[in-house]
Amino acid sequence: MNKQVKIRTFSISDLAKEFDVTTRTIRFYEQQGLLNPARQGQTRIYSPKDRVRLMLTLRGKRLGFSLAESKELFDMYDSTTQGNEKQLLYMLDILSKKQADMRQQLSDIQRLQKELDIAESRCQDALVKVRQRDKKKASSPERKVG
Amino acid sequence: MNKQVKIRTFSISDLAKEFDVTTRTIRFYEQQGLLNPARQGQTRIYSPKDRVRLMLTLRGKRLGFSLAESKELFDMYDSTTQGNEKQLLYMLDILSKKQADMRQQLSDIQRLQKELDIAESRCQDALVKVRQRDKKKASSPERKVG
DNA sequence: ATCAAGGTTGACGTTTACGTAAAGGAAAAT
DNA sequence: ATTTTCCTTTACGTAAACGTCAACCTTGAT
Repeated sequence: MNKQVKIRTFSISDLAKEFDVTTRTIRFYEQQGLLNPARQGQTRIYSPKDRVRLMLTLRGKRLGFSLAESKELFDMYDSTTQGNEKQLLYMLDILSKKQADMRQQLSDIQRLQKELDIAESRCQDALVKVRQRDKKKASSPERKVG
Repeated sequence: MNKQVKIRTFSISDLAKEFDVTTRTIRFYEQQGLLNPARQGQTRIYSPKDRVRLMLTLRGKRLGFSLAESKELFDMYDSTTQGNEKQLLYMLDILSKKQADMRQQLSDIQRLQKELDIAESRCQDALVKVRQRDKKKASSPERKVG
């Protein structure tokens, strides 16, 4: 009994549109070993798994991961099932480093958010003042020579 | 009455060491308009303000800001005090966009942290299994011919 | 006096992550 | 049939962010 689950597939431009990247980008990621779409003749057919990888790659980018780093994580994750002790220890090491990175970024972001808030209210204040000044000007305008 | 507060200064290599960047990097940032050290003859003298800017620039980098973006924020912040309405509105716009970015990154990070945790436990499990297997092997080793 | 340590300005090299253009196949619409 | 519309590969171009010399001051230590 073969479970014949039909799996959705995506064209390259499907994914390009969904994630707002160019097809060039997607092909480049493949060239760098981040994606492995099937082929139908020449054209690439992307599975949900490919789609997830693309998603993760892009999120990684937003968090400052290089493509090489993302690839490394993917590869290691894939090999986790059959990994030997050394591999696993290495992976754990990487993971803890990444977690440290993320903690750092978290605190960076929180600080920056506060600062942006402060900058925003300061800016709002300045705006109000500018407008009050302009109002005054309007109610007592300069006399024109006439 | 001149308040003569003596302000600490830093050499380029002081800062390079403190923030673990090369002097080349620091000079480059100056060239890009992010820093404005005083000069003593030829050599650069960095004030605490310069130091803070460097710090902010580096934090910005960790958060995926380009140098140009950081510079833009610095410049605008500096000009906030005397900014006109247009400038201020523009700045507010930028700020709200940055805040949106940061919210996105925050959620990215939180997800990734969860995933890293999961990957870590999975990895730990795999490690335990590998070690148990190796233990078994050791207690009933293969017979050697001989 | 000279020598090592740190500073300076070019100027060219390098990596990453794509952009862009050329040249063409295959299929769907007109 | 031919014109779009997608897709393909190949290949050169590019912007950002430095790295890496080279060639040269200056200044305190020996």
